Amino acid sequence: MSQFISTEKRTHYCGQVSVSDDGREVILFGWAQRRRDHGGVIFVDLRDREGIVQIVFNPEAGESVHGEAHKIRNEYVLAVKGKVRRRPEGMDNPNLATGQVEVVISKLEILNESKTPPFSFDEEDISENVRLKYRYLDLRRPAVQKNLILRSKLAIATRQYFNDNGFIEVETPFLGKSTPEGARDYLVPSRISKGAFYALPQSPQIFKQLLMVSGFDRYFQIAKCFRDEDLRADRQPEFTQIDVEMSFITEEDIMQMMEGLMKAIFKACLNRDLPLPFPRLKYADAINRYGKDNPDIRFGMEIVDLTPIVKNSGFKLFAEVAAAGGVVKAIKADSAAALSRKDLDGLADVVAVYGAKGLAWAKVNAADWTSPIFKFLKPEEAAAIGHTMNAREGDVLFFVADMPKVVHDALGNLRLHLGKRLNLIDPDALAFTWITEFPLMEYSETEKRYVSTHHPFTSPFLEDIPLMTTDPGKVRARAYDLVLNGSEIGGGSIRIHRQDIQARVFSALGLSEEDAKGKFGFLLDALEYGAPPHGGLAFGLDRLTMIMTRAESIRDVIAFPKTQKAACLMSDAPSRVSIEQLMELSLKIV
RNA sequence: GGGGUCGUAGUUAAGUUGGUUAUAACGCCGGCCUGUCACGCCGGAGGGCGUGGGUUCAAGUCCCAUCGGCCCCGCCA
Repeated sequence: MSQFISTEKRTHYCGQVSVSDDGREVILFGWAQRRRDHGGVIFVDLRDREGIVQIVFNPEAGESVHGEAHKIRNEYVLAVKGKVRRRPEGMDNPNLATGQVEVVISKLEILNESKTPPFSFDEEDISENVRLKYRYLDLRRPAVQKNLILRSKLAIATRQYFNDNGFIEVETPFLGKSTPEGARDYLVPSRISKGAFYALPQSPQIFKQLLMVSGFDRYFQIAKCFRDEDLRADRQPEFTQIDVEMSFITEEDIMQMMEGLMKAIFKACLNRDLPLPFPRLKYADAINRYGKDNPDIRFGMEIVDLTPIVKNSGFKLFAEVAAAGGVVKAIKADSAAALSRKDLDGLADVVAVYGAKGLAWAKVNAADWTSPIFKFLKPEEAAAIGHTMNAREGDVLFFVADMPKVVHDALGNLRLHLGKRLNLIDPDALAFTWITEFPLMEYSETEKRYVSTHHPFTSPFLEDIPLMTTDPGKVRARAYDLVLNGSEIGGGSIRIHRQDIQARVFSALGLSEEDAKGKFGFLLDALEYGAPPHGGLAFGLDRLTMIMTRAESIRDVIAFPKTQKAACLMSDAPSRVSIEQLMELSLKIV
């Protein structure tokens, strides 16, 4: 065991040494970030999780200390004892939080050596495969540590808030039952029951409802969830939810409680004061105005419906789309004359990925438009469009004509693209919005049936229940999402607490009574034993952390993330297992 | 399942229309240096271009396949 560690205890973190410690003897532990050896005096930047301080080795300290200091290399682990002093006149380093002081070392022990690291710790642009392979070194970098420290604060503030409000934290199982609806399950084979599988939870949804039936009344959990779907910059196969459920409440109670949570979290983590309540937007309005159910309302550029104006247009394409049940909509970029004709034509590629077959644009001049479609429009049409869109000289209009979903996807995403490109987004803004009145279910072309928009336990609006058999797509759900800066950070609903209504929803989803009993029988049973009215919500803790840390990738807020192929480059998971392991589980690779 | 993009010393990158021994910076190693903080100066080592085929007199440069990183569509109740 190290002599040093057994006799000396740390007095300060490196980053905490300050002018007020002038003259004090301190004990520090940390990593050598950089050594500047002048032959005589040697400087080392000593780093720990709280920061960096310069330590100084003078030859006068004696050969044993000074000689040892010569051996120091990058990322050696050091224990030092020394005296803090104000730096000599003119030697302050304004780039360092501790730059007014330094520690003159009298005792040094190299606790461990280090191979030369594969990348330097003050470098920004390291390729991600190298970072992820040496994640434990990547996590030594202050920029990455900062994210995980904020994530920890967020989790602690969450527990604090729910504890203060009478919530009970309950853990639910990881080894559960595979469910038919929703995402693809991660399966875990059972050794004891040959041929049977557990599924890792996509969320603790059913369990938290059962806890309401049990009478816990207010539940929360910071829960790992698993979904075997393809990854994105903001999606990992395992992620964390702040999961909440309450009994004897309405939507209003939940939204108010969650607004309080957001306020508490942002205060604790970023010292930002959120104005409450958050604005609300009905789903249909969000789609019509922003083309998305997770609108970024930090800027305007709302979508305008031009279908009534152009349904008899001289431009045949517009008229034909309108006649075929499609819509023609547009957005307006203010004073976007900076966009060249090449830029404008290039934007067609942006909307093409959403299925739009074209993108018409128009630069508005004093008297006319510069536009490939201007010559096809009747003069009064162009005037009506300009009037409806409040277009002024220098503005640029973008039109998409297609079926509604394509138009909304195309313009919604073009709007975001332009918002970024034209610098319309205030990076400091925190624009929260509740989205309400989602459709209960949507028709799935691939499955040829209605599927739940949220999940099959979401309560419909009572007055819409008659529509369930006649026009299922029109039934509104008592569901709500919370959107922040264009990112869905949470969602939930009032649940069905009556068995008869739950059965009707399963039926509308094409689940036979038998199927429903087989998959969710325990929930249906529970609803028959005095289930209280209840509802809840779950936040994506990772996405929330991303926004708060301004991380561009969800990987930057997860300690050990997976790559896009769902692999861990550090541990090499997933990997093959031995034939013995497979045999024990009665499994065979086909 | 599909589209795009990238892969060259430890790291980050350059590498013309294919053409001698593949560049640079940082890092690394050795030496010198008592106030630096991206310390400085002198010297040195290190890769055959993700992998496998092919075209060619000649391939880091062209073609095919394959592996991997990233972004997106589909998918994600």
